[in-house]
Amino acid sequence: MITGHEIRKSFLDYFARHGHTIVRSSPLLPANDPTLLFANAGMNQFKDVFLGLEKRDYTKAASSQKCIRAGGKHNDLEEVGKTARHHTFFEMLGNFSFGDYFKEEAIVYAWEFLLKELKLPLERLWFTVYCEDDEAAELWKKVGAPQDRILRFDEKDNFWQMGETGPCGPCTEIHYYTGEDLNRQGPELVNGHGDDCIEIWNLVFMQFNRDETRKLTPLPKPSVDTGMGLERITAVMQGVKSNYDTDLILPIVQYVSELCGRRYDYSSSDGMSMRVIADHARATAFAIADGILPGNDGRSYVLRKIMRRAIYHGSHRLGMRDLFFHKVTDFVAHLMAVPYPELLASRNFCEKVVEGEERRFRHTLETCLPRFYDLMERSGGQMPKYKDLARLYDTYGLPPDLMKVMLQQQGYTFDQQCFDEAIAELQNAQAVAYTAVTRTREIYQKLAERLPKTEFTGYETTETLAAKVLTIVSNDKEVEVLSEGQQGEVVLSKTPFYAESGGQIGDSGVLENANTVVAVVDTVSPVSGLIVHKVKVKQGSLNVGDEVAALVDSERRRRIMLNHTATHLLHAALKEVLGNHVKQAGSLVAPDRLRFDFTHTAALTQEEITEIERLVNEQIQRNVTVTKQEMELEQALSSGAVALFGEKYSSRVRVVTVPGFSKELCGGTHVAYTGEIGLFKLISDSSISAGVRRIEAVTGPVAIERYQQASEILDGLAHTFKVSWSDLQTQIEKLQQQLKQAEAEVSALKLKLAEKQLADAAESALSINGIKVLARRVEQLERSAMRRLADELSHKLGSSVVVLGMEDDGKAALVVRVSSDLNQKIHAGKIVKQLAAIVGGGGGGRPDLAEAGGREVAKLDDALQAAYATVEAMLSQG
RNA sequence: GGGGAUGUAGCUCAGAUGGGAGAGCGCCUCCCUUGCACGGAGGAGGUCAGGGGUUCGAAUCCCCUCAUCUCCA
Repeated sequence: MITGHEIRKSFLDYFARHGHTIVRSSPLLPANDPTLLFANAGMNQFKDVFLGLEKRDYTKAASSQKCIRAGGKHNDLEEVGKTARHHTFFEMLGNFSFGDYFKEEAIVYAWEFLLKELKLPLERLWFTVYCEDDEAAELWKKVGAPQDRILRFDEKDNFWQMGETGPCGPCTEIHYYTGEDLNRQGPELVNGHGDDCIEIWNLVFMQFNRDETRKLTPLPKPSVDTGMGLERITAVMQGVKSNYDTDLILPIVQYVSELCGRRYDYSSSDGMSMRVIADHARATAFAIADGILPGNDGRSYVLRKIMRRAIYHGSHRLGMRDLFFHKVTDFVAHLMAVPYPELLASRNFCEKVVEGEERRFRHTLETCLPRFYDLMERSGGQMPKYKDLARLYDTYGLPPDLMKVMLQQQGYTFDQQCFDEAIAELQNAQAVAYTAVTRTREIYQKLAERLPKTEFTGYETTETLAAKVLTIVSNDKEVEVLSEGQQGEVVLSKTPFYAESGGQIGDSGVLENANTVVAVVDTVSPVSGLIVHKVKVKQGSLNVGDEVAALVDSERRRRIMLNHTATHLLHAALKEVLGNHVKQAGSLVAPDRLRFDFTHTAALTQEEITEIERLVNEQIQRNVTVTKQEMELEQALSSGAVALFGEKYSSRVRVVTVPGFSKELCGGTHVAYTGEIGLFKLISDSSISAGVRRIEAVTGPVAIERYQQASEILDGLAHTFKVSWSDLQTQIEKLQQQLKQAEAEVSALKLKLAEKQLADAAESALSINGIKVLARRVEQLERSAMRRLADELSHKLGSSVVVLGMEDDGKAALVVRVSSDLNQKIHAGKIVKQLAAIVGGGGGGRPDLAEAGGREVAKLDDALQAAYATVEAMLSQG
């Protein structure tokens, strides 16, 4: 039996033999395409090539692409496990022609591969074409397909488009009859319901461009994009009904079955759970290996949902009490290690992340279950309101699946629709977030077709004397001239200005000639190959065709270069100190600082920070030559150069090396010797989201300035405290300790003093109806001390009312204490309210103790005097 | 990016309506016991996440920031 791995290899070998360049799968994180959460088709990485925005040095290619479909337009998450062919993760085999061959070869290749290489029986194959595509129908017939096996379908099934506008065209599909009885197949099964006849390969002929008026115009260079799901074709080749029964997935299912100690039975609900776990473990292992971490936004959130679904099935459906999911993802890493070595490289990190996520999820469940029981209790034997259940899900993350099961156990029926409505209502209340999608501006798409690639001279120099103005853009339109004071965008024939890319920010500087001075405020590259200067004319005017000198602000650029090379050193140092799981997750290289985001699960310790700084500064002091080499992508990768996820590389890449320490693919500008950086200093470490941390650092003059400042501050402190630097910390700690102690002593003494002043309390208290009433003024106490004093007096006097008054911070403060035996008759809060009115304030409290304050200090004695009458009045009322 | 929730002692958390910062576990000292566990007595430990505001008075009410959890795009 041919294995899944062999089928993948056979596909790629076949197309390599026919002149295709084998392109490795792009990471699951789509490069430069914010409209896409995950790579979900083989053509993703070639999108710009199809659109003519990017040129490659080959015109035909083939790949096996890692894909995830979950979230967004293609959402298969809910279906996984229930059906034979839904996956969150799968591999897509595809061959591509970029204006090279078209329909005829595409069809011949497909025919040959399926019949000659894989030796599929013709009597099970069906061919569909777009109803108006006579050409394709004719070609199938020509290669040998029987006339009655070529079927025509309309736009719904056999016409493909990328979006509302843009490239599109007819497609042709090959379907396979999987039934037992050859005589029972028929055209009605193709594109019909059921699994008897399945689509195995889709060939798209990109032939037209659709404009806003929906008009189709033929493309100058028609292209081909095909896709064949590896799991499907493997199921066909291995003669099994379900993709989950192929050797690509079944071993994982069996492993899960072993872990939980239950038998795998395809049609049982346990079986379904095992399939869910197997599929999700594949998606998880691959996603994490590509640097995607579970989190709470975007693709990170989708990954978290996938992981939690799997964990839920394992813990609640299959009864696994221990953390298990990391074992399954680790199993996947080994199963797929040969074609995808990145899985093994990151397996330790992956294990940590998965285990952490499972622990967190189980913890979340533990804390939200009591809330569920609480809700059940409060609804008193009734079915809880859906609104409350929805809140439990929305706020605390209790999975609806679990809710349903628990409600059913108590004999209630859970109505999914009511629940969904309640959720929708909660969410309708939320404002719809506006998500800006950055699209390539149309003007530059057009310019890219017409203009040559801008020659970049900035690696060698910051001054290019004779550059020609190729075009000027103002407000998205091409103009001939930009006059004094106007702003616009300029494309030159060659330029030393670096366009923002890879985190390094764009250069600024001036363009000038005898009559004209133009300030360049920023430099960008809206499409690959084109460098655009954002400018403002300071003097004279700038015309298309002018020759100018392009001068980069070289001091600013120098500082950027220091920071960029330092970023590479930092990246390497992080890997060395923290481990190989460290992956760049974002970077900013500016003249005044550098910022670096990376995957790591914990805050840095002081020792780690010190060690990282030491390593980087050591490389700076070695003053080694930083080399920059152009080479083939494959060669660069196999030499161990670090590539970044989410970056798109062409086949020729630039490798920046600090010998013996760092090697990275990078298009940025770097210093010639590490010594130029001078000094490196980390200035902050913070968390960005779970699993991602952000470091900021400074170099060169900025770092020196920072040390100077620190030194000045320390000198100042050392002078003030009259100790050396090294003793500062202990000295300050000692003083803090002394201060705390002194404060405690002062307040104790104040209290003692006040007690002394009130030593005559017992004698001076008035007796009203047998109750002792004391109203006195005290000085300079804390409010809490005054309370304690009132407490003590109350105990001393027995059955009594104690009122104390004090001036505090320019305001009047009162406290009333009623001994507890009088609580029924006299309410301290009521007394204090009346007294507070006299000093122009308010107050309140409990029956036994109350406090109040007021602004009019002058009336404080009046208020104290009034206390006696107030108590008397209250007693006579009660 | 938006909605919801949480943040109080080393840990787990209580603290209706604004008015004395608490419990259990853990820690330290002592007593009891041959020793340990238990038991008894005493003690240390807090900028109530941070900042601003309202108030005579804020852990508590309002605003902002941060961190964690959660749902959504």
